[in-house]
Amino acid sequence: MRRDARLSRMLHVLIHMDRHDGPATSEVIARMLATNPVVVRRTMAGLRDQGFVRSEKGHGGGWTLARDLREITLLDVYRAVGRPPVFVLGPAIDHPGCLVEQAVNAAVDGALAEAEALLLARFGAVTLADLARDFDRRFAEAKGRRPPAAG
Amino acid sequence: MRRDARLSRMLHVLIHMDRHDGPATSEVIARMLATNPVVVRRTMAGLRDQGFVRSEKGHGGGWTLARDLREITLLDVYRAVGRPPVFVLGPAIDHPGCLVEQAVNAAVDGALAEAEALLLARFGAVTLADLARDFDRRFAEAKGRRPPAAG
DNA sequence: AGCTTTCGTAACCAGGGAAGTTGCGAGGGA
DNA sequence: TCCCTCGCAACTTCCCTGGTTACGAAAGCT
Repeated sequence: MRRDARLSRMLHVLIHMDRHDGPATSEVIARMLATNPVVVRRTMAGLRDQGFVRSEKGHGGGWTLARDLREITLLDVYRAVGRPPVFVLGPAIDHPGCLVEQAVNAAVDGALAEAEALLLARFGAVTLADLARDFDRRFAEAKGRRPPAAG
Repeated sequence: MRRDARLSRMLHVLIHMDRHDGPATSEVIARMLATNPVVVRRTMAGLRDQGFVRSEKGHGGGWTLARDLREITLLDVYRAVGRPPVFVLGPAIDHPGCLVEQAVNAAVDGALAEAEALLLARFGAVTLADLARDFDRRFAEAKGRRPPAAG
């Protein structure tokens, strides 16, 4: 299995929801993500708590977008899914008092912090509307070459 | 369990080796890393294959530095330990044909690639000699305030 | 030669996290 | 009342790093 795909999956779902009228049930979303409804509810709970989506029970219920895609950045979604750890790489904490270890960790941590800052800045600069536009471009291109592709 | 600490651990070891006369056995290195000799041999195998250290068997054997610390960057060590994955975050591969998924993955992958490029550039710009210098500074500082600290 | 040291490596176990699965409860519409 | 749908806890599965055990090979010492 790949690593943490919650951010990507939620981005995927939110864009689909924007292009879909009426609520989407966890069952329908699960099929989009090739998984099952419980994983969907678990992962989307954070988005609901942060006010990006709403959920309704009972007949005709399901998930609906609560905000315009232009108002949601990748960073917002990253935070809403719980700010999961970004890196596999990490410092060693074998002998916290060892000054060599401290010097090494300072260098590694510094580089990781810079990379994380850049990553989150990029995430903050892109809205879901931007992704949706990119999707439209890809769709138009695919249509120009072949019969309609699945969305 | 903590994250992948192989890079940090190897940096730690290499600097200690530079400050240590004669070969260091896996047993001694294992104590530096609060682990055991098998993990040390496993992790250092890549460094040996890349020519950064040498290993000798038998009495008086062990590990020795094969290059000056000024000739080894953090990037070299990162590569020598097998270029382990940098990120926990990753794209979703649920429906590879879905153009929404493709647009999402392009954005996420792009940001990750930029962050990784920055990280590796930083790693490439720092030599182990730089870290050793930072250690010396920390050591001098600690000595100025307190009785000698463990190295 | 025989013993000891030390590395080399395979094989297995442990722990942690994301994802998948099962089961049951709560709430809302038909 | 019945069914649909979310909410959530608990358990399982899978992968990865790290730890452990076991055995073999090479090199020095006596």
